[in-house]
Amino acid sequence: MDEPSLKPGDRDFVGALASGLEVLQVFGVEHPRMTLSEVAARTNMDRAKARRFVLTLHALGYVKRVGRQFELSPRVLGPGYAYQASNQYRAVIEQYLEEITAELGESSSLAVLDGNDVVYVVRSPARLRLMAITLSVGTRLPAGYTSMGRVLLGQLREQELDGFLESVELKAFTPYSIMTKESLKKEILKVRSQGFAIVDEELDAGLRSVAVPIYTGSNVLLGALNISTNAARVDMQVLMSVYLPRLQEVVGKVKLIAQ
Amino acid sequence: MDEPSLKPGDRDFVGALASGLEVLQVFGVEHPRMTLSEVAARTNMDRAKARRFVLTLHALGYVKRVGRQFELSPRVLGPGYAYQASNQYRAVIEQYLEEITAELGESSSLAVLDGNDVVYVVRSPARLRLMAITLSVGTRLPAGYTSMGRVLLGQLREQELDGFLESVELKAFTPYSIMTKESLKKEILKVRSQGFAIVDEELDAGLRSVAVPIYTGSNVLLGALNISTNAARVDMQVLMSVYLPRLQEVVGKVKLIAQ
DNA sequence: GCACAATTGTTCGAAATACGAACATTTGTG
DNA sequence: CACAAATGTTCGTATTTCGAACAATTGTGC
Repeated sequence: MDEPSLKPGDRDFVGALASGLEVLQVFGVEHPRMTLSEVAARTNMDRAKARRFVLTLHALGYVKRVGRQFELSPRVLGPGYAYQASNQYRAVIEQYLEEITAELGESSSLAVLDGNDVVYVVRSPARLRLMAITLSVGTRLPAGYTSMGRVLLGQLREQELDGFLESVELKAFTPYSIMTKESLKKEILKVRSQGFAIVDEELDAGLRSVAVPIYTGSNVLLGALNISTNAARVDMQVLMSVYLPRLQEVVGKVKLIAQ
Repeated sequence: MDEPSLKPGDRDFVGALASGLEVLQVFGVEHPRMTLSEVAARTNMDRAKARRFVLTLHALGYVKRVGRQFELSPRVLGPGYAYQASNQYRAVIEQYLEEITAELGESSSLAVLDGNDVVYVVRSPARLRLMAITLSVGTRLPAGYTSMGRVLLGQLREQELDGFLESVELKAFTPYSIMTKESLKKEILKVRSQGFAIVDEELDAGLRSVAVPIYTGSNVLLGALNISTNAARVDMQVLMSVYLPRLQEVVGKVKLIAQ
């Protein structure tokens, strides 16, 4: 775990950059378009300050203006594109995931750990399912309650895992959600030793998934692979005897890729 | 066209935000990982300044630290995710594009205009082609030399189009590339009147594509749809008689979506 | 079309911040 | 181990960012 050497208020912490990124982050699904006053209200900034940041983001091309409203511009895809393009395994993993989806008819994903969340970085959605998983690249979910998160947490050093457990927020997403830190730690250690995670209706009703860690041939962790299913349709036995081996097959293939 | 009301040096332009975003942008395929000194050199900033920005981005979670090196963190996917999630047509268009790919075996995309570039926002890559188009969501290409760009430029008002033509950089990507502003304008106006664009080996050898504009039922431009092909494999007649109608079909379906 | 509320734009004094130079410390390499 | 390169730290100060207050514009309801 990579601790910041700076915090807000430190002399070398650039407050204006933090404020500007805070303004950028306020645009999203719930508030795709906003006036200056709305941005100021949402960020709790003085109006003149918010105005400066919005207009600067606009001048730099990160937001567009439509009358009095501002919205994100496609330029904000840039850093994410750079992030994805910097990892040469992404494209080949995406193809393997699509093969899984074509074969099993299930959604399959790669995610990485970021703070206490998993972030989806590759997605192959199942198209034939009415009961669909509505997730995209960039989606963040609480690591402790997802199969991929459990797998990734299981790869952490003891100290890092303890750091996670210290700061994790436990939440009863469903009646099955783990509600003590002790049980969560125990589950993560179990996942670590068995080499895969199954999470069953802990984050959302009906959501059942299996995940494994995926490494390069030189043992660099690339993330976690999963297959997400509907608990009403796929029983545990299929998950273990068909889906898990299929994931492990991809893991094996990726390990053989020359660098 | 949405002109900035601020420019660098203006009193209300937040220089520190611009510098911080400049630092963020320096990370990419060519330089995925960098030390502080490397960031300072690439941005041409004083070392102490670059250090402040890198360490602030790190503290905010946008970059990770590995020893002495910094790299983008998955958190940079956030603004792009917000941008994509803010548009409710994206998911359904993605499905239509995948159907096209499944049916015709070609890559198909949706792009929008940003400055003088098109930015790819939805992608359905053809998996069976060895001669593949290697593009991702977030990829930017010069609008004037791409079928989708031509289509989008054709939707601009006269003044906006003239603004584009004034600032466009003409470049001989291939022997077929348009090299005068007059020819380019003529081509864009032709695209506008015929309702589609075909670009043939103007950006890259072998790259042939057809594109159409796509609107909502209430006449809001969503972007341009295309199918990209290999000129060695797909002749003009197929492009016109099979591929173009297929795109127009999707356009018709999207127009019918209730808001 | 008008009145008025809400929003946005502008100015400017000054507090705060960001800057870079110079020195100190640490790390990597041959 | 020596030394070069890189990073960390400090601090005076120039510059930038801040917000309050006033001005102008826009949107809305009648």
